[in-house]
Amino acid sequence: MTLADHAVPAPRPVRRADAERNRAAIIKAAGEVFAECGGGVDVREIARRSGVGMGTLYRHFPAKDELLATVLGQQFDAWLTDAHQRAMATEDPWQALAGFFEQLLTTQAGNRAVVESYAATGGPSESCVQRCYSCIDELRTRCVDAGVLRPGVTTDDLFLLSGALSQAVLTTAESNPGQWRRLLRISLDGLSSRNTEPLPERDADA
Amino acid sequence: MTLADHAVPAPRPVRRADAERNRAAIIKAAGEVFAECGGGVDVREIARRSGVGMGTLYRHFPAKDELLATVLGQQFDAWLTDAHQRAMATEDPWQALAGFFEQLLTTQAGNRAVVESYAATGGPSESCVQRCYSCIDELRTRCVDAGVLRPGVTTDDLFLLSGALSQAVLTTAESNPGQWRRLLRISLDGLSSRNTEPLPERDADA
Amino acid sequence: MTLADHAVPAPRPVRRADAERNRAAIIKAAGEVFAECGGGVDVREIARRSGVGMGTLYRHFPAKDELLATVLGQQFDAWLTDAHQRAMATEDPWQALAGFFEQLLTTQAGNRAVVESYAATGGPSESCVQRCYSCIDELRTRCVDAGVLRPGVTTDDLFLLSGALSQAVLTTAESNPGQWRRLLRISLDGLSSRNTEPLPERDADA
Amino acid sequence: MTLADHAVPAPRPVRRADAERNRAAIIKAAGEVFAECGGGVDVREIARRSGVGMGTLYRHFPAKDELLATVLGQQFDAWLTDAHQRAMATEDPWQALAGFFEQLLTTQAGNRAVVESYAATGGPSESCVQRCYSCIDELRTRCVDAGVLRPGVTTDDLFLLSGALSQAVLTTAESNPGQWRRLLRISLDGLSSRNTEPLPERDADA
DNA sequence: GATGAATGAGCTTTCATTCAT
DNA sequence: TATGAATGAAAGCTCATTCAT
Repeated sequence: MTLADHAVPAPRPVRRADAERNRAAIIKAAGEVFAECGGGVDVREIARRSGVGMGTLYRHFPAKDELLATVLGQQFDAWLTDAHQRAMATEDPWQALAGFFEQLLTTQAGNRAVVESYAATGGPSESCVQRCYSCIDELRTRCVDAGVLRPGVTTDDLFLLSGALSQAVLTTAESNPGQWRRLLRISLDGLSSRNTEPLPERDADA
Repeated sequence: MTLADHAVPAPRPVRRADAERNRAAIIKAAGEVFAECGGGVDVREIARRSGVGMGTLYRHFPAKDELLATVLGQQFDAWLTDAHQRAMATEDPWQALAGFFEQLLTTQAGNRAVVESYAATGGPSESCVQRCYSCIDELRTRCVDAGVLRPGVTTDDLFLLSGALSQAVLTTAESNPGQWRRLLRISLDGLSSRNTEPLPERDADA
Repeated sequence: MTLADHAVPAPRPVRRADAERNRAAIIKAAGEVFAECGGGVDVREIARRSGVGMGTLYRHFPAKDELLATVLGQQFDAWLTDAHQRAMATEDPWQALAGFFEQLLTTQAGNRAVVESYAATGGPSESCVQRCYSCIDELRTRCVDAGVLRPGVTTDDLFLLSGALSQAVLTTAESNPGQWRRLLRISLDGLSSRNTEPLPERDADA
Repeated sequence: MTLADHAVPAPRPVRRADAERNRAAIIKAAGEVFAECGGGVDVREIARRSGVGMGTLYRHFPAKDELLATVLGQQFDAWLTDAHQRAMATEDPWQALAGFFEQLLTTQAGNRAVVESYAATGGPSESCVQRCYSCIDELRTRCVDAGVLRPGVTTDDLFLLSGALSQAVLTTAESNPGQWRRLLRISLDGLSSRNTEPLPERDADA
């Protein structure tokens, strides 16, 4: 073990400074570009905005999809962490849930690539979806315990709703940027325990 | 009747049997392909599926966009006509509105290209949107007159909701094809006149 | 022979009326279109202007090149016949030659396809070139006999000159439609017997 | 001088050795191909001959027209610079003018694309035409001052003549490569001050 | 490691020619 | 036989990815 320690003195920090800086620049630029233009943008635009060459970009992310996944995941996780903290800091369960949606739609729904990902793969990535599920589930449980959530509402329902409303945000971003709040209010009202009628079965297809 | 048949010996469908068949085949194939893959598909795929050459396709539709617009418009109009008739035939205003959404989401929301168009241009085309607006407005008015719709809900709200829910349909089409009905129920409940709290102002941005 | 006459009663004039009319319409339209747009035009434009279908066009002319050759040849021959008559009717040999060029440039040089053909194949067709050569040769001989043409000037020279000046007509057709007359005058003056210096050998290449 | 060499250690040709080589190869190949086949050739042929891929070609020249313009302009300018120098180095004004035409027709007139450009746009580009005009004008003025040029001959006339003779060169390039010299001689003789008759007005149209 | 030039398959569109009606 | 719809091989151009420097 001692030998091993000597044999591998500092394998990672060697010249990692620029590499890490580049990687960060790429992720930042890609985040902006994907958010503005969606996943279909030319990779060159990202290289240009991040100030690195194509080779560097592809060294860090061997394929465009990988870059997209990484960036989306990172943005999503950062947001989720923040959103989770805020939600936990909010005492009233209903307010916590409402605030979560509010923040989601304010922050993430303007992101073209994220919204696209809802339709394409259900979300930025499997793990993102999982973490988001956990968070929503926590909020849901609190609401259920407090008796303020409509019976039968599942985490799936809430997650799907977030995607749907995100789409609405994007649709009206330019023509009517505040309209989505009205939809959110309507949805939340439909989610409140005032509504007692059972929801359709989950696998009712016909 | 015999006389009538003689009197109208086919005014102009001369020599167009195969052309019309091809045109129909193109529209049909394009409708399917666009619905499955979105507006980004290779035109060759449409030609292949419709069994015609590229030249035939471009004879009928001089540009891809035109084909897309035509197909979307036609599908949308056909659906809208049907949906409008059904809605008008439904006596209960609320049932008419709910049925309209139900049909929209059953028929149109599985269509990638249509749903894409919501995000990109607000709908398949300006005229489609107008006609849809008129139809929704009619339904809304009936509900308002019957006092079953939440006060302040606009046609814009309902139209935007339809786009958002369409997105949800697409998202869950494979994993959970019936789930959107739950969201629809939630939304409709949020739209009912049971909810009396005013909605946020339309141009509340911050 | 009597039998033969009976066996082939009227093989040609059967339904030849429309066919001939069509053929004439095609040649006329093609003549105009080729003249205006050059040999690169879409065959459809010719079909449209002549009022016949593509099939009819291709029945008469199995390939675009054939149509082009026929039309060019016909136009050229018609013009040449006329020009030849005029030239023959002009007593003064030099005036005959000058008038020939004048008419050529006035009538043929506005024809894009004809001028293109000079560069591409030396002229509309081998036979056209031959006939034109004969005509020019006749004019040249008269001038030589009258002692008004510069010694050593060949028919080739005069033919080539006509192509070169045609190009000039086309070049300035819009910007300066009369300028070519100045070039013609200069060339004719250079061709007059006032100039006695020998011309370079025909196959002097270096 | 040694110091100077050290003082300028290549300001910016960094990392551009191969790119520059490719660019040069493209221009060279395009120059040849355009010259042989005219501006209508398939871009792929140029890529093939220059040994680069389509992408490389389009990286250097974002559109075919741009490539054509660049290549034509470059060829034309290179020739014009050389021709201008030679003309300036020739003491006798008439010899200078004649030599200019001689060189033009020897060097440029075999170039299909250049000759096409005369008919299409009056020359390779506006600036090329301008520079050529200036050069011709200079030669013309010298001849006028020396009293060797026919009165009334304009720069326009000489420029147009150069285009017309270029056409002649192209026409006979294969069948009779030296024939154009005879036309040139005839034209020059028609331009000499021996000819005193006034030329037709410039805008005499009918 | 970083750079950005090079690659080439793939995309939309055109048009000479053929063929079913 | 006339028609014009159908064909499909290019053509111009893009862009994710690789590779020489």
